[in-house]
This record gives sequence, C-alpha cells and structure tokens, in this order.
Amino acid sequence: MAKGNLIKNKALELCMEAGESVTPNRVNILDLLIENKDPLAAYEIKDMLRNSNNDLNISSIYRVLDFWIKMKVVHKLSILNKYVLCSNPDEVHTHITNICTKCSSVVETCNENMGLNLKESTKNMGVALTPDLNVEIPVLCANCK
Amino acid sequence: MAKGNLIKNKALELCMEAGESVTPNRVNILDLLIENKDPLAAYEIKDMLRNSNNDLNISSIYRVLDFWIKMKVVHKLSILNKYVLCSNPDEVHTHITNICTKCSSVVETCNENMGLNLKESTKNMGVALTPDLNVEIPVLCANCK
DNA sequence: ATTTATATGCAATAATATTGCATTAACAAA
DNA sequence: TTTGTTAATGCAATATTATTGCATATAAAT
Repeated sequence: MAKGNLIKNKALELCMEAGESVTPNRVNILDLLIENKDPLAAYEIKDMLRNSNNDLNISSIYRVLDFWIKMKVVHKLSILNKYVLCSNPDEVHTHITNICTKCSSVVETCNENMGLNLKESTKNMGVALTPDLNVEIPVLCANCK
Repeated sequence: MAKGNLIKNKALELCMEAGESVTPNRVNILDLLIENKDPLAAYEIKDMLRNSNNDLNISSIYRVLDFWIKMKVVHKLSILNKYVLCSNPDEVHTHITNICTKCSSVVETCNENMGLNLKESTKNMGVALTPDLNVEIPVLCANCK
C-alpha cells in the first residue's frame, strides 16, 4: 500500500499547510477512498462506515467529501455522482478522468498537452480555464471497447 | 427565431430518418429548449409546461429528454443536472460545453483539434473515445473572470 | 484547563431521477 | 374497418442524491 500511504501523507500535509483540522471522520473517509480505487457514492461510503461500526450521518459525509475536494485530494465525478481519490494531488494541472460509459470504470490521466490545447481553444471565446482543471471524458475502456 | 427553426427542422428530420415518432410532448419540450438558450432542469421544464396549461408527469419529461439525448439533439450537463439544446446537432464531432463555475452560464464550442488531441492522449491508455463525444469544461466566463 | 473556531450529529426536507404497471395513441396488416 | 402490435404516456410510489438549520461536541491553540 505504498501509493496509498504517499497519497495519505500528502493529504495530511496539505491540511497542515492550509491550517485545517485532521479529524477522525476525515481520515476514515480518506482511508476508504484509498482502499477502494473505484469511485464511491456518498451513500456507499455511509454503508461501508456503518459496516465497520463507524456510522456517520450523511450530511457529515458530504461535508467531509467537500472538504477533501476543497483540498484537491478528491474529485467529484458528476457523470457518476461518485467521488474518487485524485491520482496525483500534488501538482496544479489538468486532471482528466476517463470514465467508461459501459462499465463505469475510471482511469485518471494528467496530460499537460491536453491542458494547453484546451487553453487555446477557449482563448477565442473569452472564457478562462481554472488553473486546476477537472474534466470527465466519456470513453470505452480497454475491456469494453 | 431563424436559428431555432433550423434546429427544430433538423431535429424533426432526425426523427424521420430514425423512424421515431414526433409526438406533442416531444415537440413541446423541444420548443421550450429552443426558446430558452440556457440549460433547464427537468423540474423547471415541468413548471414551465404547467404554466402553459400543459402539465406533464416528471417521468414523461425525463423520457422525452432521454429521447432527444438519444437523437443527439440535447445534451445533459452532469455538472449542473440540466439539459440544453445542442448548438450543432447535424455533425458527428466533439461537443465541448464550457460551463462557468461562478454563474453557470454555458457556451458550447465544437473544436475538431480538441477532439484530435484527446484522441492522441487516450490512445496510450487503451481507452477509446466515442465518435460523438460530449465534454463539460468548468471555466470562468467573460463576465465572471 | 480554557478558549474559540470549527466540525459533527441529528432529523427534516429538498432536489433529482427511476420504476412498474395500466392506459392510450400511432400505425401497419388483414 | 377492424385487428394486432409497438411505442408513448399517465400515474403514483419509490429510489437516489444532496442540503439545511440548529444544537452539541471536539480539535488545536493559548
């Protein structure tokens, strides 16, 4: 679980830097997302916590998820209404999450060229990209295509 | 309302070609989406129809929206949970909808280079893009930036 | 230990969407 | 015209996702 620990350490470090509290709820939900590489729905997280004798009100779960999203440690996947660990939370860049339209599996990739290309395409329209951009791309994954 | 008529004609034409029925509900909802260039929520559509003495069950509304999505005449914007007319339903290409994270205004652009760039970036990952791709990009619009 | 801002618990409610089944409408075939 | 078949709609219950207001508890600094 080396990768998970790296991400966890990074996440806690980000909290320190931002002066945010590291609470049990925040750690528990972070751990769940680290253990489950697939995106999780908020109510799935609730079920998992309940099964480990750690029941939590759904509002708290949404608040913790919002917190980690604010810390840029978690992405919300709007297409799926699910939440997933960011694969690479330590850089400001374009996050591209490829979501299979058949099986809902997810692969995140961070492609700087992609970000640059988007920047060009939006320049003419007068809109501005946020520096830390999240894009969901509907695809067919290797298994389903 | 020249643009709206063009889109409406195109939409009806697509139905003919696909052998799909053009029903009053489908036309009414299409008209609403043509009249309102902003994305609409399903329940907003319900309210509007009720106000014009044309009340419709919410399930019918979702079914009609799904129908127009299948016809590639409407996009669902997952970030907003809203539905919007496709600005250019007559070509197979990459649809890019820029959504302002501040004010939720929307501008659609269709950028073939963008599509090609995505194709390259996904090739190495073993995933495949659908030929008619919809991508939502969170941006700051000209007013908000 | 005290303080203070923040996080959490709780329960109601809102907002979004789907389902199963009965009924109706559209439309082609006899 | 009548019949048969498929697709669309109506209806109401229910499922799913998410937010809120306010009281209480806790983290972390002093």
